[in-house]
Amino acid sequence: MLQVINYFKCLSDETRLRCMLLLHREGELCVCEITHALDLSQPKISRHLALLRQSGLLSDDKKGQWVYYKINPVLPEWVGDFLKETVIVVEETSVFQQDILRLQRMTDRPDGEKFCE
Amino acid sequence: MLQVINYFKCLSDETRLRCMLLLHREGELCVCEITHALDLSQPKISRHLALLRQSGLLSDDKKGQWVYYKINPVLPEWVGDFLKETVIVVEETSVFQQDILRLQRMTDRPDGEKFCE
DNA sequence: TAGTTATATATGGGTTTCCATATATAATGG
DNA sequence: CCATTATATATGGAAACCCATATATAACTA
Repeated sequence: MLQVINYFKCLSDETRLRCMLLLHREGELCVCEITHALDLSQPKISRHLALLRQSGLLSDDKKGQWVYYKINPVLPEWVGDFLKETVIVVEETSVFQQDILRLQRMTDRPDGEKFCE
Repeated sequence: MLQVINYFKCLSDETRLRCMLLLHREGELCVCEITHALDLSQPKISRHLALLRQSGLLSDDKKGQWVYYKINPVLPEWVGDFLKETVIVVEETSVFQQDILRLQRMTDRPDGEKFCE
């Protein structure tokens, strides 16, 4: 019960929900990409990502000077189901669509692939 | 997006989640039944129920001196899906089971049916 | 040095909770 | 019928607490 409540608490903040939905869609993003997509300050993003990581919803992966975040692959199945449901409800909102747009238009995105060889 | 966040916020408080899950299971309960089932103070329950009503998750129905609450029937479908999912995840926790047990063992439960003639 | 990320601190704002009390309805006694 | 009492629910006020944010700075990497 407490676990469920903790997850709901994470998703009930707009910044964190936007991070989760963007990562659910994009798979993996570094902090500066998320900061740019959401158009918010870096410390703010970093703090929320740390919170999501500490509650187990995200996992991080340091690649050079960049830290990449993704949905924690070891999460129980129902969490993914919840996110899928949420995406369906939210994907048409302008907030979410603009996050995606800003990400696509971002120039000089670091290429995570370079570090995966 | 804001609507979704508001619903998550409602469900991210233990007292409110227990109210919602109990009402999802039992259909309709008055304040004193919920207070007894959750073993919490009446003003506390009353405040949380008011909050859930104000956010549209619950609807209330006054029958004599009792006020009966139920899941708002006009909610969008996905909210019910979320609750069903949540019940599946939570129904085996002792907190939830004890709420049900205390409700079943409650003596002198008012009979809502009396007022529906 | 410049770019990326994390963290410490302070602060404002909101939330939860408790206690006391108000309101409304019901039941009882005269 | 009226007055009294009991019960159910809601609410006002205050204290404690939690949370999000901004600013500044540190740590790390290229």
